[in-house]
Amino acid sequence: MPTSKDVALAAGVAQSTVSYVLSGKRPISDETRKKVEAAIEQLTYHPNAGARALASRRTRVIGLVIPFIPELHMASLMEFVSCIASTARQHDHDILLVTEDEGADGLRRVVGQQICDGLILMQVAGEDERLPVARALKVPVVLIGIPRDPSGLVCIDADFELAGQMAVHDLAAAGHSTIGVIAWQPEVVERQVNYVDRFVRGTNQAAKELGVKLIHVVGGTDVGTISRSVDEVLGRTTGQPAFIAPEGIVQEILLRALSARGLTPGTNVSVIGSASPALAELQPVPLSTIDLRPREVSRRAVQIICSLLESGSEGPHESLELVPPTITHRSSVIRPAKAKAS
Amino acid sequence: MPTSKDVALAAGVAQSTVSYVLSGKRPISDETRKKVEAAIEQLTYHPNAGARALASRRTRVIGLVIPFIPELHMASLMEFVSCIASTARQHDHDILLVTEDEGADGLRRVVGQQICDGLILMQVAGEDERLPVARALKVPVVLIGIPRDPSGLVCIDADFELAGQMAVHDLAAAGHSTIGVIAWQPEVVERQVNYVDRFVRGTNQAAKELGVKLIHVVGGTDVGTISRSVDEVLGRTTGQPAFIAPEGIVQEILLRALSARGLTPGTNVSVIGSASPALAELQPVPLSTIDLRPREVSRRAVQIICSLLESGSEGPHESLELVPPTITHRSSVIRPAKAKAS
DNA sequence: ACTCTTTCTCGATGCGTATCGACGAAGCGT
DNA sequence: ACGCTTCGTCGATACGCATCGAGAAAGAGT
Repeated sequence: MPTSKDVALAAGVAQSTVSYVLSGKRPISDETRKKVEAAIEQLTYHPNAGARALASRRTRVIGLVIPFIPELHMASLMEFVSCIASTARQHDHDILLVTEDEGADGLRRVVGQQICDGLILMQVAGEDERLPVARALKVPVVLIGIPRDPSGLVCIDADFELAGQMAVHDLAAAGHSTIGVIAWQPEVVERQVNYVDRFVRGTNQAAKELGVKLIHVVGGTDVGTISRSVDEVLGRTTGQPAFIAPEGIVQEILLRALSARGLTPGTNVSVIGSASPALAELQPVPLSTIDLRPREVSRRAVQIICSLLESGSEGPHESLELVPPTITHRSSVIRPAKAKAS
Repeated sequence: MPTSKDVALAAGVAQSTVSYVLSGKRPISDETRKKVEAAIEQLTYHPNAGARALASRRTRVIGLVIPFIPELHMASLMEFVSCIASTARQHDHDILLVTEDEGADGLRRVVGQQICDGLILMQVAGEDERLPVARALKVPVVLIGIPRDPSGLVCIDADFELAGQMAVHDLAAAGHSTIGVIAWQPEVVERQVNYVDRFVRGTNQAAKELGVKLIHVVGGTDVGTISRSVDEVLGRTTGQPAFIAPEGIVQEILLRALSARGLTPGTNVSVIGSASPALAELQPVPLSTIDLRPREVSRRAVQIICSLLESGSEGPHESLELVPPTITHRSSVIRPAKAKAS
């Protein structure tokens, strides 16, 4: 492996000059720069990350802390991971995977060993054992998800409350006066991820404003539970039934349950789901969905941590950012008779 | 952050002694060791990864190269990632995420910068642009998946050929003389991941041995395609129909299509799928499945690369390891009338 | 011709660790 | 008592880079 000394030798300059060409922290004449760049090219020189970290006290690596909970929807998790990794690269950083096998000690380890300059915590629960550690660490930490007590922490998440409002508004505008809201699967609810509450709060608030009746029923990944939930909503609905299913898997099973009851989205039942656009299009009836924009959340998480790293801020920061969701109308919501005059 | 010098000072020894206590590469008296360990504990000392890498030319980091292809089943990918990360930690290594945004240059970069000691390549296709790079790199590389030309490479994968054989054997033993084999979704087939071929080869071989007729039909993620495939198989089957669906999503849709035709697995149709055990149990009729053991494949991949790293082998190695799948009988295969004498 | 900038480059140093050679202290046999 | 090995520790050095202070060169102003 060539070193910056080799490059310097080949270019006929001092090692420090090579370093300055690379960092741009001192003016370099065009002539010298070109010689150095040519040598770098020719030797396929890559600066040694370890030496760089040692000298600059910066690793340009961000630790990504993921609890692998089998129940949670892995596919969407992967979307976060993928987008975080890409964005990090755009900021010239790499991503180190930190699994939860080690628990909170894992965080202390990677920071203590100075493998990472900062951390992104995914799947943050309401009460999370990682939080005290996150607060105590001397490096920037960004949470994806909002814990019960976000004080002293930098958080970002989708705006679930707004999402709930938007869904109710949309169905109310379509003429529904009763709306079934199917909750997340119990495993999620138990984990105290408070986005469930935030979503529910949003729906309730909108319902109150609009004078709409909400029926909150339990979710799950098994057909039986969802069937019971559906029947409960149907039994208490007068007029056209409407459903909101904010979670991917639950929504999937809901659609099957409706189909089994002869209900077709967009025709005699309205459904707002939360699948990815691709999946929403694939449904027999293209599904109107709320997009919580996981990619945008991921992108912002990386941007925030990178700006914290740039500013070299020592003290603990505190901020809370919510990414507004978007709603996409496809064909699964019953179009109200266009004319008011019937 | 305390350094080994601080520890040495606190313990009243030389810095090098601290280093030897940690590495165990030279004998240390019990008395000294205890003093040093106490100092380490008290200062919560963690050796600096950069300095360590610089001095030892070992980062103890493994690069994990994942192509994020939206079509592929992200959930199962995550299972690999999770298991690889855990196993790596058991070997005292960390995992760096390398996305394919950078293409093959990404591999050169992380190796050139010496961020990683070695690489694991996931989702290796038949012809993969990463292969020439992998062969040229001076660090150990382990592929998960078998490319068309595995020469000069270290590969590991599930034994798809054996899986195909086992599935056919199993259905033949249950009395089926005609079996429908539903392929992977076209996106996978197009990617030339040759496990599709290997699986098919396995089924064909077993069918030939056993005198069973196979009907190979296309797979997909949309109901229409699968419906047509199912109908083709049904039309050409005499006696009880049987299906093999080696891919998770395809299998899911197959089950729906069968149910829509009044066919119930284990009663008037046999199905062997490939879902995770948890998901297989969740089905209305618990699904008999072939488990390709992704966790075992992951585990072995890490073990292999770690042993290559230990041995410090320079030259390019070559090996090919296949993890035998297991078959789990649940209730989705029709039990043949027990007695031979009818 | 002189000093005073400005622009560019060089040499030296330090980051925190692993590792090598060396050295004193024991323990052994003769 | 002598050399000889083994054990346990220390000091010095190198790893590859970033960074600081200094200095050479070139131009600007008097």
